Amino acid sequence: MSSRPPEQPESTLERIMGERRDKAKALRESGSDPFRNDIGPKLALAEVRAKYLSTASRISAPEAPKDAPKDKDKDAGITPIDGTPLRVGGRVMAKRGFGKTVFAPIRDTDDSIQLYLNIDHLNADDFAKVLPQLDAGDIVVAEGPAFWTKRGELSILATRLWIVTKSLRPLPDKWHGLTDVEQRYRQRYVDLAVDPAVREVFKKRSAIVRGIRRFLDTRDFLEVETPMMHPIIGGAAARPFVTHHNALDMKLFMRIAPELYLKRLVVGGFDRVYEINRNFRNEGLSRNHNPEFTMLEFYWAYAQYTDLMDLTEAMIGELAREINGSTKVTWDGVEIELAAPWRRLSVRNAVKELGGVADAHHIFEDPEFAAAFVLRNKHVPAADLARVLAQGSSKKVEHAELTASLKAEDRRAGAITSVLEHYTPEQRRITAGHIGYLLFEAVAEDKLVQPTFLTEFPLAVSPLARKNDKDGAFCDRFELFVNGKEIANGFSELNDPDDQRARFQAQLTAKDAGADETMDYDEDYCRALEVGMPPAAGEGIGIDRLAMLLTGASSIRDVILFPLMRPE
RNA sequence: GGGGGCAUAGCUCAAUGGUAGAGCAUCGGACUCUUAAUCCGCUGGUUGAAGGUUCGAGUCCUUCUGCCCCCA
Repeated sequence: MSSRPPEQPESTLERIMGERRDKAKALRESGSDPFRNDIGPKLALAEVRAKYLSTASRISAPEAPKDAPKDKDKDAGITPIDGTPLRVGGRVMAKRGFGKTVFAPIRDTDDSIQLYLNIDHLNADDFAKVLPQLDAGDIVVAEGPAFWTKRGELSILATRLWIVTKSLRPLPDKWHGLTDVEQRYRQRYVDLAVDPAVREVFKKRSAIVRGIRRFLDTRDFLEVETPMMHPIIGGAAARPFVTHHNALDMKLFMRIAPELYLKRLVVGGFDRVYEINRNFRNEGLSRNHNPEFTMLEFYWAYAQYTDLMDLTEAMIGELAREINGSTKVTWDGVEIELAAPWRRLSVRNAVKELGGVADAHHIFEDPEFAAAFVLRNKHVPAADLARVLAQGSSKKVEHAELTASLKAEDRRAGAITSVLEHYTPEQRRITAGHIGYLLFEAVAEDKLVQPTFLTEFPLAVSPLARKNDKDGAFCDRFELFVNGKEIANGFSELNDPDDQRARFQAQLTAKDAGADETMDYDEDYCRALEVGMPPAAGEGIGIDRLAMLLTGASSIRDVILFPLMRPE
């Protein structure tokens, strides 16, 4: 105001904030701190509602006859339900004035109730000095008995009113709220303050996590916390965030998965462990990806991956019933039925049935045929295929050269054949599986709409899973898909240290061949396996994706309170 | 990385290349059972940023920033 240069006219926002500061000042001058901390509600609004719910019959009480003489000086005669003065508090969501009466609905975490602020009932000082300074957005505490209005609204007949926090910034339009998604994410506090539906989503998310803990605790799983700063990259195929510890002058990676630490605990004798915590992956953002996300991982000694599928069905079904009261949920406009049992479908059969590839089984056996097939149908880019083919060869393959050959239709067949010459028979099948999996991602993944356990994963894409006893080119692993999105990933654990060493070695080879999402060789983890890990199965469930599923959110940002944003 | 879209008052939205407007909120007034209260009146703008074309740009062009969608 006086401090602002006169040539710079104040904006609406500046004026409103100025007015609110003036009101705060007026409160101070009348002896009441606009940011006081010496009084609070004694009852939550939901408790007030619960207390008087049974008296709701007053709603149907007959109104006074229309021609009845109206007392000009007094109100129509409000009768409190009982004489008990209640002290409540919350944010003022609106202020509706009628001269000598003001209605002010307030909201706390779980409920809202309106204050009836009337000259005949409210303390004279509060009416004269506090009420005029009240704005929508202020946090207030009020005291008085409850009553039902003629329209059936539970209200507090306030005898005292305190503004305990003066809001200086106006709330958005009370009808529309915030519609700009960017502002909703950046100013989540506003979004939460004005939109109960947003609060509900995050209450549900909290209930999901609580439900998972209870489900696992009941089954004797032990909750643990393992490092989130790792000296080497492990536990998943992803690019990490890199950081640095000054005192140790040590490079550290924010964890991409807790897996290898949790399995060390299984080695140590914790037969059932779980962790719910954040993972960090240095990848792009999308409606399904946030660089930091929450993951449940649990490990279960003496169990097999099939046990995990049974457990997952039970857990998610139970969560759905608990949180939504139903196993049906609409996600992105698609009705999903979460009641068990869920379909179990091998990767091969998914390619065949959902991808419509009649030769699917041949593809998973014969890399020559598979490579030609995915190139001919443009399912996999030549560069990606070249990388896959280079990994399995015992002879060094020039990646760029191979890519070029694969792109040229006339040279393609010869190039594939000459690379595969340097393969062992075992490696041929492993590579066929790898190519088959890329084909799955291209043609079948997004068709897994109803909950489906995808099973029989190729070894090449499962560096930590146990080989199938009958067919070593595949692993005892599954992924849960709903609406085309991966929700969970689990497998019987590889606990043969020699096999594990070979898998780590394959990761290094892949890295040399140009793959950027690989693990490091974890020697200490191999040492742990040499001590001996009981046979076990382990699983990871993406909590954000699960929250999306159970709340019907179409963007991961709708279930993360503060999603990553570029700076404003 | 490529393509498309959006950005105007605190909020929600308008405005053929020709005077930037409405509703809500705010502010002033009326009103003692309202609930998107109602009624009367007044305010409120660096049109995301920087350039350009034009007599004249919110509008057309270029670049940049942020967000959303699709594709890879």
